Amino acid sequence: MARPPRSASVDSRRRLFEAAAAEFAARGYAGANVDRIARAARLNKAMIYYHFKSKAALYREILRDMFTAVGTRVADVAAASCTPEDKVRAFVEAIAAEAEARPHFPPIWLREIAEGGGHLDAATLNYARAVVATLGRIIEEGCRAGRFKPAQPMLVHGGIIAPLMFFLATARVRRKMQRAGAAGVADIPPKVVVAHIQRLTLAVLEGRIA
Amino acid sequence: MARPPRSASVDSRRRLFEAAAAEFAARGYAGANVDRIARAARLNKAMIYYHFKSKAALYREILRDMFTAVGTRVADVAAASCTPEDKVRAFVEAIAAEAEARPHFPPIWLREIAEGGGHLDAATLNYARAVVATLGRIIEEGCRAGRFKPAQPMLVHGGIIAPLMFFLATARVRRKMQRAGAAGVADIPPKVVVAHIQRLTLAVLEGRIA
DNA sequence: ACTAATTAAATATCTAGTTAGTTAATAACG
DNA sequence: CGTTATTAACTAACTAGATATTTAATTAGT
Repeated sequence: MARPPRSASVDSRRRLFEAAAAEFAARGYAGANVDRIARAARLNKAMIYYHFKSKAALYREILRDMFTAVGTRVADVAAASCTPEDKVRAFVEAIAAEAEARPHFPPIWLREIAEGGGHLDAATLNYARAVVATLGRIIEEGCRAGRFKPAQPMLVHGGIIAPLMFFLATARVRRKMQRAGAAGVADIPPKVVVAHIQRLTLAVLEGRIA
Repeated sequence: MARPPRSASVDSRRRLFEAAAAEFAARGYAGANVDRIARAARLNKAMIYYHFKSKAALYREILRDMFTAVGTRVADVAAASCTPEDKVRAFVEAIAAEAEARPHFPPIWLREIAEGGGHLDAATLNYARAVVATLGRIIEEGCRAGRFKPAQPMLVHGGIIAPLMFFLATARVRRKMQRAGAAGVADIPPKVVVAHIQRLTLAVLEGRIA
């Protein structure tokens, strides 16, 4: 009883997960098609219902993966022993790294924000809240150390994550526009965006933008 | 021939447009339901096909309205006779004003970014590009006046519009969270967000964040 | 009288989820 | 070791419900 899963099955599950992530990112939850997901994973549609319970449960699993990844990663950042400035830089870097590791992350994040997080279950929503709370603690630490001025964690967080997701999500389109000859819509690599947002955020926290 | 439309018809059209905007904002293009749009407008579903040609054409019209509104508004800003600093402030204010006048604007904008602008027709896409180009001209003007340091218009624009749309789109959810007792996720009024982004953008352009 | 505005009902297509059955890996047993 | 029983992994075909769009007929303004 309770045999371990065969390696082929683990692989199938992974393929479904990835095909689904790409489909949800490209078309949104409602626009995503389970037949297309199965075809992309080179499996029968029924396998989606075998490995996951439903389209909704599959989607929730993708969301959970995204938000728990960021949540645990930034928790590590806050627990590290370095200056508050370095923690802020690492906070930005951590979110960027997890998002870059998942091409579906930025589009899905943008859609969930548009929808008011209607697909997020309570546990996943808590992970999202925890990210803001973690940033809040880093800010407090900086304030106690006399390096930061007090700031609304949510305001600071929005200033980080929104432009980050925007630039990551539009990277492909902007490259295409660039090739089509659009000058101002230049191809800005993620590294540049991350560095920009790091400097911006520190300027805000150190009270240098008033 | 070519009688003017009856006023009742103009009103029906407007009601359909607004119901559709709300529906598309809440559920995305694929998730939107024409029956629900018609019901919300207190009209028969066939009226959608009478006033607009299809669900897709109706959606395109909503997008066109959004992007042309912002496009013309920021063009006025750039043409005004005031300091580059004031133009930057007015640029941010203009986008915020047009977005606040249309509750559907932020969610639809976020979804279109997620989708890579797949629903935007060529003309509307040009309006979107024109907005970035306009910001580029304001930056240039500031550089010539010795007040701004050179900066990538796209990078600056993303730093404006992304957090703006994020905060406007999440306003309702954040108010709900606030009432539910979430402390750090405070209710931040649009005015505060706009002022924050104005100061942030000027700090970037004046080279005060390096 | 003419036609813009509107409706109810039909159509045609799509799609999430189910079912009933097949294949193949593996564990247990002789 | 080889055979068989068990069940995980997988498929093809079906079902039931939804949904965009059309059609044909009706109402009401000018």
